[in-house]
Parts: sequence; C-alpha cells; structure tokens
Amino acid sequence: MAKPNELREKGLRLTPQRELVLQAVRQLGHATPEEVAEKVRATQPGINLSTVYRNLETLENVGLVLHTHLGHGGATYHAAEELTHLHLVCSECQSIGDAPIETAANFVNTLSDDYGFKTDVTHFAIYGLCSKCSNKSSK
Amino acid sequence: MAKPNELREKGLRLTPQRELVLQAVRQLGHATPEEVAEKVRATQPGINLSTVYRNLETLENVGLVLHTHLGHGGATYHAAEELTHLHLVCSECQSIGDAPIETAANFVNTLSDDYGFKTDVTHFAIYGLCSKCSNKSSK
DNA sequence: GCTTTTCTGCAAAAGGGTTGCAAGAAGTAT
DNA sequence: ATACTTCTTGCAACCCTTTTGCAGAAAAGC
Repeated sequence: MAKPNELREKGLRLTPQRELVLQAVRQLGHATPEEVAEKVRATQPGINLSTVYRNLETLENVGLVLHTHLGHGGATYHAAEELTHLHLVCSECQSIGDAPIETAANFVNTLSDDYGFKTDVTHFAIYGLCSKCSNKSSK
Repeated sequence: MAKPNELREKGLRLTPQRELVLQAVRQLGHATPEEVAEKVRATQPGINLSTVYRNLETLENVGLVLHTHLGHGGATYHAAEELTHLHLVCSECQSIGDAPIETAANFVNTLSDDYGFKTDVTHFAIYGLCSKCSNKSSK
C-alpha cells in the first residue's frame, strides 16, 4: 500500500512506523491520531502515540496526508489523494456524509469573485442535520 | 446591555457573573472563553474560568449565545442575535473575515435538495486564503 | 428572615497534543 | 561489512483547554 519509494522521494526515511502510519491513514479514510495508532498497533504493538503524531505531521508536510476538522474534538487525517469530497457532519447523530466537491463550486467561486477569498471546502466540516435526523425531529 | 428580565424569563437566576458573561459575549463579537473571562474580570476580578465555561454553556442552552468553530483551537462564542454572517478564516494570517449568510444560500439549498442535509453554515469556519494572503503568495 | 435550590470558587482531574532527551535505526560513505 | 552521521523512536514529563466534585455562598420564593 505504501510503496517504499514514495517516502524516500520526499526525502523521508523509511521506517516501519512511518510506513504503517501512512498505510493506516489510507485504509481508514477519516481517522483520528488515536485511531491511526490503534490500527498500526495491529502490526506494531509498541508504537507510541507521539510517534503517530509526529509522523502525521511529517507526512502532512510533504503532502501525503491532510487533516480536516470534523467536529468539536481534534483533527482527522486523510490520504491526500482521497480528499475529494465535502464532509456533511450531523450535529445530532454525528454521522459523516459525503458530497462531491463540485457541490460547492458556485459558492467557492462567489467567495473568490466577491471577496478574493480562496476557499478550501474540505478543511472544515459542513455542519448541520442529516436527512434522517431532520425527518425525525420534524415528526 | 443584559436586561435583567431576559435571564429570568429563561428560568435562569440573575447573578452578576452571568450577566457579565452575557454582556461580554455581546460586546466582543467572537470571543473565546478565555477572552470572555478577561473581559468580565475588568468588572469582577475574581471570576473563575469554570464559571465562565458553565455560564456559556447555560446561556447556549437557553439560546442566548451560540458557539462556532473558527480554527484548530477551541470554540468562540457569539450573541445569538448577531450570528448572521459566515466566517472566512485565513489559513495563513488567521484573520477572520465576514460575509453575509446569503452568500451560501444556493449551496445550502443544493445540499438540502440533493442530500436532505440542513446546513448550518455559521457553525464552522469557511477556511481558505484571504485576498491579502493569496495575492502575497502568488507574487 | 428562613428555606430551598441554584451558582460560584476552588482544587483536582480529564482530554488532547507537544517536547526534551537518550537510545536506536536508517542512510551514506569507507 | 563497518563506521559515521543524521533522523526517528519511545518514554516521561509537561502544557493547555475544558470538565467535574464538592462545600460554601447567594438568589428566588415564602
């Protein structure tokens, strides 16, 4: 999953921990550092949380992973190549829905045209009520 | 600024601390709990941070204040009646710009029509590069 | 004023993330 | 293969923000 070369090419050393962190992020989709650590521990039980944090940061610096803010708590990490959708986070059931980035295209363009603001719509959650919960509460 | 009755009407007791917290939120615009505490301390030096937290929560429960997530750190609080704008947060200079909620109207409608998702666009920041910083970095 | 109930301050703790340091591995040159 | 340099790791301590338990203080109601 994590090819040896892609890390070396970025000037990073190839350590088992680093490879496993990258692999975990790719497999998990959106994962908190804690979840990444847990996944990695399946292979490397001894890995330390701070190593996970440091590697996530390192991998983010070289552009292999990205983080987004989905809720009140901490960040969640994605493989950079998979961050192609909006996150629709439900305030009630905490579910995370996806929508294509294009959904926001007009909005992003308006902000750019009117305010010169270049929006990254994936970095923060789109917050609200999912269809299930909004049906439930209107009944 | 905080009328005695509006707290009583919500079933809350009228304490100096509570009034001052509400007043501070109204005066500050977007404020972190820490900033609210600091503001309150001008009048009531001894107020405890936990009292501020508890009052913010209480005031939010009765709908007088709201919180939003503007960045990597904690929440910021607003008077409920003033939360009528989007927050355009710059990833580089950390500035917080405003844009009217209507800017997002089409986007919100699309999410509602296509996904049944009822978006609250004010609860999370709109993240990106402000015009200043995007000019700077393209030069 | 007296009683009940809610609030406040304090101290401790929880949660999430970071940092200094010494030991250990990766890469590089010999 | 070996020695050397540099980067990483694990560990423990720590920081910052927020939450909680509790006893005493203050509101609201009588």
